[in-house]
Amino acid sequence: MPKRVDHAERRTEIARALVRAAGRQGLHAVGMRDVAAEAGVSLRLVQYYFESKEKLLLFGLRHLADRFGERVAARVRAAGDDPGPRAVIEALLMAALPVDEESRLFHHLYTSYAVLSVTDEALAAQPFIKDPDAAETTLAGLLRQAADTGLLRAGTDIHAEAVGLLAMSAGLGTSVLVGQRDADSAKAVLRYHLDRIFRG
Amino acid sequence: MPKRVDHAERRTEIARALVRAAGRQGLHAVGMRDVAAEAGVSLRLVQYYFESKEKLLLFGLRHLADRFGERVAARVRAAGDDPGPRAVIEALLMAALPVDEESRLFHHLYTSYAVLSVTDEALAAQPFIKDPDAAETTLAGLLRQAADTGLLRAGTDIHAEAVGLLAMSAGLGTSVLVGQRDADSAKAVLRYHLDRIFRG
DNA sequence: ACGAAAATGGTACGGCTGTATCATAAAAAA
DNA sequence: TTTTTTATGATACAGCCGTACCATTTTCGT
Repeated sequence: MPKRVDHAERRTEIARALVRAAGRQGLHAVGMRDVAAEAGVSLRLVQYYFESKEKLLLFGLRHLADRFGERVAARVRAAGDDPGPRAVIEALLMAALPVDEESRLFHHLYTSYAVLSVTDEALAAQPFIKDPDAAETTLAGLLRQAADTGLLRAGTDIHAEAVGLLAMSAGLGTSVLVGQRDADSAKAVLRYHLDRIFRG
Repeated sequence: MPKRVDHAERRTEIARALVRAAGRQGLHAVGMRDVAAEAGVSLRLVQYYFESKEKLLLFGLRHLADRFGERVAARVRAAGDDPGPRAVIEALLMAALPVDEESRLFHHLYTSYAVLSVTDEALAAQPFIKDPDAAETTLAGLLRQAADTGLLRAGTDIHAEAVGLLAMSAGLGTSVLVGQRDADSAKAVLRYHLDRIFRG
């Protein structure tokens, strides 16, 4: 039949253009025409691959979440061959901080989506925003593993620590993003709290 | 000369309409006409009191920050006649959580402004977003006071704890806002971490 | 009273938005 | 080669946006 173009790949390409444009102008200010121009295609093509803007936004969010997942996994892998729980946890939490351009972009857009989800029920229904965070389960699992190996201080509430650390990491990330704090200071705070949990 | 209307009060009134409309539709979706309708005045009047939309947004942010400051102060006052540092700190941190409609609104819009400030330098220059948080100084002061009275565990890094607690409170607030977590669970996590810092 | 300044209303303009329509180029299947 | 489906392009439309302009009412200083 037609020119045989890989739809999935093309959609991803357009989603990447959306992310780039949104990083420059802010998600609220990016229109279909901006995405088309950024991707170097015609407006009609963007409409063809995503019937509506809402579909494009939803796909963009999924794309972003996927890329973030890969990023975290890569960081964890890079933490060493057989890293202890502490190193894995540190890699996990640090990966969420906006230290370089890519993570800044991610944090910026993910927060944009979160804000939109407050008033947009289609976005709010997306699992990345709605579900009890998968990161929480992962982190709690790592902490339990550390506790079972006797690495943690006695009396540590694993669930409360997991939730608290994730919230802290997210909050620190936001303050770094808006320029209230620099990345190194945020890292130092996170490390202090890990030192506090793991017995010296 | 003219009808002698209190400008400051009228501007505040319009800013409150902005906040209400933004809470309903999202800050990104609210226009001058929405603000005018919400305030029950003509579009021209909104333009008259704020020459441009940007000025309106800036004033709205200041208004929001002021209201939040008052809210926190009220909560702290309500904490008791001569409350200990622990009670004051708890009131401080809890006040930031989106537990009722007013605090949800505040958290929602403040986050919206934070996102906008990433790509809007006029917003980024606003002290509420740019400055080293005043809350951090306050909280650190309270913690120091507690430490001097021997209420804290030994080896507590006051600065790291202050920064961490604030970031955690903000992060928890966001996850409550987007429906990832309920307010009670967020409160419980915060209390756990206060218990951890204050010696039992 | 009168004029001037302040406050308010009505409305129009240019530009941008997302979407729909019409047309056509490309390529695989027959 | 013809047909048929997919992919792409150009353009138009209705609606909303922030802003500007023109007019008018209101009220205070003189």
